[in-house]
Amino acid sequence: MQQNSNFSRRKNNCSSCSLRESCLPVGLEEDEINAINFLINRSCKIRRGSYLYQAGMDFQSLYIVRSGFFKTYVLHEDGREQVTGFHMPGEMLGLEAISTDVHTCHAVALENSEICKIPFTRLEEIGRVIPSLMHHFHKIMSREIAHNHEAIASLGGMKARERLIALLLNLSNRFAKLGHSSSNFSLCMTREEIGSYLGLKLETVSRAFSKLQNDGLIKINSKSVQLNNISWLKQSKLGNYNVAKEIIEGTELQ
Amino acid sequence: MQQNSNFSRRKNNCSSCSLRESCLPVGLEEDEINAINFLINRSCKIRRGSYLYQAGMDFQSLYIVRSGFFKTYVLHEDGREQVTGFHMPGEMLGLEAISTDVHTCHAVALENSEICKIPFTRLEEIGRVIPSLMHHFHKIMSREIAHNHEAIASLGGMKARERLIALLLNLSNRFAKLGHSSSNFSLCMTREEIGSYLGLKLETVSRAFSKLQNDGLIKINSKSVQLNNISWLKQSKLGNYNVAKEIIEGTELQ
DNA sequence: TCGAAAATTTGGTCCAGATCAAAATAAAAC
DNA sequence: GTTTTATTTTGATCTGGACCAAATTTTCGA
Repeated sequence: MQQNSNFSRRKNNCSSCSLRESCLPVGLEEDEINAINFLINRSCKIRRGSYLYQAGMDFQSLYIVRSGFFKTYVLHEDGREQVTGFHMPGEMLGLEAISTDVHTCHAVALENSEICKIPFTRLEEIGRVIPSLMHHFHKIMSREIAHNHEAIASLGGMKARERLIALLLNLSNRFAKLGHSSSNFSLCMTREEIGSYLGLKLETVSRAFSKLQNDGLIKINSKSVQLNNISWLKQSKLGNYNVAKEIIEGTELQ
Repeated sequence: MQQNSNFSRRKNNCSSCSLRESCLPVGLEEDEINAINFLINRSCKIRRGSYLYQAGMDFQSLYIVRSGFFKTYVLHEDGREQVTGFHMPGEMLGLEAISTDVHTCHAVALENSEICKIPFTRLEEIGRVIPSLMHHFHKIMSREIAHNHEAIASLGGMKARERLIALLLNLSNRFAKLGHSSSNFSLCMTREEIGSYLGLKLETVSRAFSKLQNDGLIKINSKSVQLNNISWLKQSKLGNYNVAKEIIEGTELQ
């Protein structure tokens, strides 16, 4: 079988693949580990700016981001791009395509990235013999749904400033989970992409950043952001701006 | 076993349950049919206004709407209600809770409804021996994700009028799939709930309805809607209002 | 069936964010 | 390193939809 040869050749080339490393329950048998290695040991590099998949393409595989950063987007009927998500290492892409066997959005690397490819049919097969793997997959899909609900709530109920703060806090959490700093990170998307995701124009995003910086809540230098105090930000997001301001003025920033 | 007695007692009381009826691949063995009956033969009635589940409750089961109509919503930190979806017969509720084993949103019946309860652990067990059932479940979750992407795109990139048209067309499709009229149906949510879902205030929703009616695209009578011509609506949603208007004025409406 | 409460419509005012414009930076190509 | 191109910032104006208010209609409980 062609897959068997792949398996032996690529046995160890996907060591940071998070499906195995950080998400699976421990206590698996060696056979099971081998099966999972077989499943996920197909990694490849995607250069900044290239597509992992495009809307309309046949669905075969899911992907886990190993390193780098992706955005997904759909096109409005008039051709405008609508960003539907940003995706960091450890996160899964392609889930929306299972229902129709066709991808319904575009996935582009925002920086040079690596992904693990997971043939979906095989995931279902192996999941049948490793229930904890299947259950884990269900959690991943569910998390995606929960996360979408948050995005809908953000778009539907918040003002520009609040949406931007919500995004910053969300990214901060996700970086923290990867073991990176939760207060200093680099945005690898443009203001326009942020705006598209948040339902705002790029000028509004830029102004909101400037305002947050003037208020002493963040520091921005083009792509790099520093969150001065995450709990102030949370306060400020609640519209409880005066509280945040008092705290700020009462303490560090003169 | 208590479930076995349930099973025999309720053998045939879930005949319209769509997981079995309209969604499963045909060609199952009798054993498999029995297993699925066992899985889904737990129906119950939910009165208009009562909760199917609430945020914070432990997750045990998924639910399929058999009849009626539900909304799901989350609460913003300040207590405002943010509607995250409307749910019609055949659709599944509770998917967002798998990831944390806790429900993260509230589900309320908007009219007297019936649901099938599906214990999730059992779904995973039976899915292991009936792969087509499991695959079907994956498609359902995936469809939910794809649908959320649409909602995000609608909120992020459309104006009030377009969002409302998008919702009407979406409901129209879903009613059609249930075998109901795609052009005449009854909204069982309030303007405020529509507004919350679409990121608009109720007054804006009301004005948008009035405007669409004046333009001859729809007819509304409090809760009941009639779509005069679905392709005009689609045109009009594309911002191509003049085309729609020309068509309208050139034909039926004087 | 009637009266109270809830939902909807419609009118007016105001403001957050869109849009238009132009300068200032940063990134990419040569 | 220099030019070119893309991105970001900032300013000025305009507008869609929020917000406030009141009249009207619908729904529902007694």
